[in-house]
Amino acid sequence: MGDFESAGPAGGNGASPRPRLEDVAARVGLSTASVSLVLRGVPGPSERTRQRVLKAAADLGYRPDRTASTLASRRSRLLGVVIDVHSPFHAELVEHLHTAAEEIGYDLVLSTRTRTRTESTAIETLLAFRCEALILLGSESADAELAELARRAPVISLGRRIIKAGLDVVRTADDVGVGQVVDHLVELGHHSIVYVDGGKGVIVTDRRRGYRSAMRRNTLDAHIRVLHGGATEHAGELAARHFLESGDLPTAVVTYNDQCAIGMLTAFRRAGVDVPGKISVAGYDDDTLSRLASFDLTTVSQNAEEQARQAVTAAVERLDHGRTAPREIVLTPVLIARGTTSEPR
Amino acid sequence: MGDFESAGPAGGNGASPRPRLEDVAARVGLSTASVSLVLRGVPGPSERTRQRVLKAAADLGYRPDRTASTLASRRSRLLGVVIDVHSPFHAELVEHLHTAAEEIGYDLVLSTRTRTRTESTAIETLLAFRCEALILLGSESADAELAELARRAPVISLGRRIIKAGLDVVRTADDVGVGQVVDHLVELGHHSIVYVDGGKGVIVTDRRRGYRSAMRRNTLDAHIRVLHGGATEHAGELAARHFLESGDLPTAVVTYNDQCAIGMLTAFRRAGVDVPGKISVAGYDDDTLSRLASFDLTTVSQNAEEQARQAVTAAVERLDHGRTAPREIVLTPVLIARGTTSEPR
DNA sequence: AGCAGTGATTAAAGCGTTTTAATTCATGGA
DNA sequence: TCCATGAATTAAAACGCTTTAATCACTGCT
Repeated sequence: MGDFESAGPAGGNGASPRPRLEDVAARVGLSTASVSLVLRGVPGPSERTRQRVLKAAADLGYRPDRTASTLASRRSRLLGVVIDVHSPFHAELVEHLHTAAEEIGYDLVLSTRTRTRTESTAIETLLAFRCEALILLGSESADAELAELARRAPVISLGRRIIKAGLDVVRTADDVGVGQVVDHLVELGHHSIVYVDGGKGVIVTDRRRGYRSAMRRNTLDAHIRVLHGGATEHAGELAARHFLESGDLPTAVVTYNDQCAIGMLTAFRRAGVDVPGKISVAGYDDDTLSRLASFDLTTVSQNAEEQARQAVTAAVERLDHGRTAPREIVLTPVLIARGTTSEPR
Repeated sequence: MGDFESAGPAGGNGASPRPRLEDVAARVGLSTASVSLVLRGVPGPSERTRQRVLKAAADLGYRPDRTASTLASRRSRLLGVVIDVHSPFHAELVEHLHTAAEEIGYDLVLSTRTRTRTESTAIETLLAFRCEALILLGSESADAELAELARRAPVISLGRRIIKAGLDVVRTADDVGVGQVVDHLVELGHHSIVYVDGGKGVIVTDRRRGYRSAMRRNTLDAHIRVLHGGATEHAGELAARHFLESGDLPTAVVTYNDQCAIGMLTAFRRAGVDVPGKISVAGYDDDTLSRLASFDLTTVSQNAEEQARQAVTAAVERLDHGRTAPREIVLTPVLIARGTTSEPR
């Protein structure tokens, strides 16, 4: 009493309580069991019953309460997704995850990691909601943590390679993707192709390795050159400035990702260096950004839709078909040649 | 039998079932009631009991099941948020909503509207989860629909003005914001300032009106000129092309939003028109995009953090303090002068 | 007439919490 | 000694569904 917290959820205005299964049942003079059967489309009830129930439910504006049904059925039909809310690529993935999940009767709960909210906080939230499987986009957790998590629930790591952790992985072959970019540049006639690195991490390593082996494959071993970079526009700017100040411009630069590439692009243009006339620049990810007319960046697409679909499929295989052996699905990325690459000067 | 759907959620590997309240209770030889009390921090249990329960819960790795507790308490402590997954501005808002909600013990459920998923689908999902209040970011629903919804649950419209619908509104004064941009340009010495419109909608109207009245306020009535535009880069490009082809360039352009401004910027630059040397361009929203060095766009910030905080506060007032009268919170946006505006040529 | 078989329906027992009302057990004052 | 007082604890009833096992009403067969 005298307690601020006592009002309780007020509903809108004079909201009548939302109808329950029992209300629908009473309206047609049946048991809640029958109504439940009809509403879930389970075979059994007669056609006549079915029609009457459906009508009554519609009349009452009945909406099943997922909370109760989750509790009763021990199935939430919920997939938990952890995203980085700032990533445009994740946004795209979420959209596709949504449609894929919906098609097979699952729903998504999104949980974001931010500066103030770690990945494991996000995960705990999802588990508290009884998500049946977790899809982690570009997870940053330690291998051991993930392995531990995979013991509690099916986990699908999307975009991030990880082995021996008992979880599923859906990703594109990053090394192959970077290789395609290198090949593309070589075909155009480039030899002096520098790679601007992305910092540290699994994905970063894969892409760098892709550059190295592609250069060797093209017998350009002597030209291999990796520059320290990063995953942001700022890192790209710094890298560009480095080139400009050293006066030692290669004919082409391949960057860790689009954001870095865009940073370089901006710096080059501002310095009056023509791209792609004087130097070709390529990124990675096919961000929405890179598609902008103002950048028109050559890049590599990760095929978000297919990855999303595979992730959902992997989850469903475990949940509904009893698969327990981990699976790794590696898709081939595709080169998107746009306007920032051309023949060397 | 012989049924594909029969496996049930498999858990990870040899997952032991997650501990329940009862398991904790059994471990300390108390009732579930006491344990529940302790775990929720409700006063009553003795200090000794409290300690023992806490320890047992920790030992067992107990995590309360939100589903069950929601059902039992009739309180989900969940705020539903509808976003457009593609909007960078919404992403920013979500981050702030998260922290604001967390501070007062609420959680967020995100639901996105996409091409294939309407706003009302998103809303139904949220209600099925028993969200206690809904926060709609840049809602696109009809007034009547929103009014109807507000009868079912507290609704906060963020960014979108709407009156007489019995719901709360948190927004910035769009007309004032655009007015600030116009004033800024006038101060720089511009007279010929054109506005590129955003299509149709409440926000669109407000901004256009802001332009008109600011022009009048600066006794530039004769220069008022509104061009048909849109909310996308493409629309901006078209508008720019229109100016270029007609040869009738104003000295400054104010656009509906950043995306449109960036489209124009790109088109101008490509055509060799110097910005801001030859023409000044300003946007609206302070998108992440606009902050990019390559654009460095003069724009208007909507103060995402403050808006998020206000929205959560509004929800809590209704849920926990029993407020029922609708409230409108209008914040003043702030001009961010960057590099795309300067003195007229 | 009696019975197995079939299809439609339902009673009742959960699911894992919260919450209310009741119970237990000291304590201290009369 | 007795009883009111209060603190600590708990039994049991929700919450709104699903699910299992049982019941019921027919049908057609012997």
